Amino acid sequence: MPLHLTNTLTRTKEAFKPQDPTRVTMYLCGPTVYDYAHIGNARPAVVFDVLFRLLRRTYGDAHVVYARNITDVDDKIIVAAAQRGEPISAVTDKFTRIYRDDTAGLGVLPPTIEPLATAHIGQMIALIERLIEKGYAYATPTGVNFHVPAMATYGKLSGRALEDLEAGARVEVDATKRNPADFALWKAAKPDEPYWESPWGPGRPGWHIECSAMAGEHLGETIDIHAGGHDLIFPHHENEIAQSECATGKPFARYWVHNGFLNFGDEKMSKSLGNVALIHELRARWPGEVLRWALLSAHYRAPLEWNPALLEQSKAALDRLYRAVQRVGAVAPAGREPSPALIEALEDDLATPRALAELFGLASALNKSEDAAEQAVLKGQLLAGAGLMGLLQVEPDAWFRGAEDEAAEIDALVAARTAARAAKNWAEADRIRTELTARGVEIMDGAGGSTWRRIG
RNA sequence: GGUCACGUGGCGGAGUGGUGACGCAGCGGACUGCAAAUCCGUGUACCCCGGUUCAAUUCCGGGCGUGACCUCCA
Repeated sequence: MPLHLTNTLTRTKEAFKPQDPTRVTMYLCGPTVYDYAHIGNARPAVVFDVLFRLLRRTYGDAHVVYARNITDVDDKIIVAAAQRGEPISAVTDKFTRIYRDDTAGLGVLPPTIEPLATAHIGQMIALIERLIEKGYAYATPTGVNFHVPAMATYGKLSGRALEDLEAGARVEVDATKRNPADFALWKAAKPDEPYWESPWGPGRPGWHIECSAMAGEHLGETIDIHAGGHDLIFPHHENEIAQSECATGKPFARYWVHNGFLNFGDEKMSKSLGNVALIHELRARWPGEVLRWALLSAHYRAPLEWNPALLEQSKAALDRLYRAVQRVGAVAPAGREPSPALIEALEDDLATPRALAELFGLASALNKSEDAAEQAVLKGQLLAGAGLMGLLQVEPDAWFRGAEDEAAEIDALVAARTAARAAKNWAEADRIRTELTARGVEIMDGAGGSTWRRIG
């Protein structure tokens, strides 16, 4: 079965066919770099990284162009810079660096292109000029607005009718708008605000225009896949469609895919409650793969319950897989192809939970197998399948041993215990085991000697 | 008020018009000096009420609950 994706545009699962298999294009709305990213921000980066990997496997690494932008001009950035008393670039540089580090720590491949909004102001201005020429936008004293009623099909992505928008429009009286649903393409600069020169005076771009400009610049007028969080469906993605399609007269994106949110139980995650789960804080406590596993443990469109037990369980799940691989450490994996069942699961709208279940199936079979040839095949499928999902990326020994200097000390204790056991000094052997347990180390006695792993 | 999701066992989470995925936790057994790991076995789960059907957790209708969006929040 070829790759199928649930397309928000049609609300159905569709077979994916790129316009050009030698240049498959994908765009993800990236972060606004004004603060540390939280784990909710990581979900789209991770799930669409799996999609990126899957596309590369199908069409070849060189034939997939994946753009994930950095929004480095925005009202929130301006506020954050003012609060810190730092230049805007200091804030955006810092948090861009942190974002890249955080996502890399979660096993996310760098996108093909990572365009900066501030590097595409010229393209945005050109796009706005085209929209004005064609009668879809108008200049005002405070900038330039897109005139929503000028586009007959506005609302097709989110399923909203213009009348509903007008009726439900939140207060925010804006006399410069001809229609309450109109949105800003360009904002005139107020005193002390950063600005770029434009035909409409100094100002900065509106939120939506950057994605239209950058996607158009790097991926073409019609892109294959556009991804993002489902909160962006309206207004952001709806407005991207409006800007791009009215300017070019062509479809903007052929497949729209949106990820669901993380739930945090009763407590809502909010800065005021101080329970924001920041990626860089979680990474200090957990291996990146544990966080990645947790994010992939639910289907990307479904809500995912994020709680401490989820991380414990994710760690235990990875331990089980690493143990299975470790057991057959001497066996060279045969083949580099994931099992058909895993591919089938991922190609069925990125059914990562089913793919993870397949990894468990392979691990179980591997644990049971006593045939070296069979073990080699299973190990190859397990590593290849996990690799396609960005998992099992380290050596099992490294996974279980942790920091090397402390590991040497533990090795010594394990050796002492082995000696005690050889002498049938069970009291001493158990004492050492208790000590190791207290340090978060678990001992596993086997025919070939004792191995250990961290359980903390 | 409008639009859209979702509600599965102690937990996370698949899936299906009729044999209870998968993992964690629990229980019993094998193995072990004892354990751990591993293996084997083990669970009257599908929000409520109607309807369709020989049969519904799965389809339809209603209700309840949770969440997202309704101008800049993944």
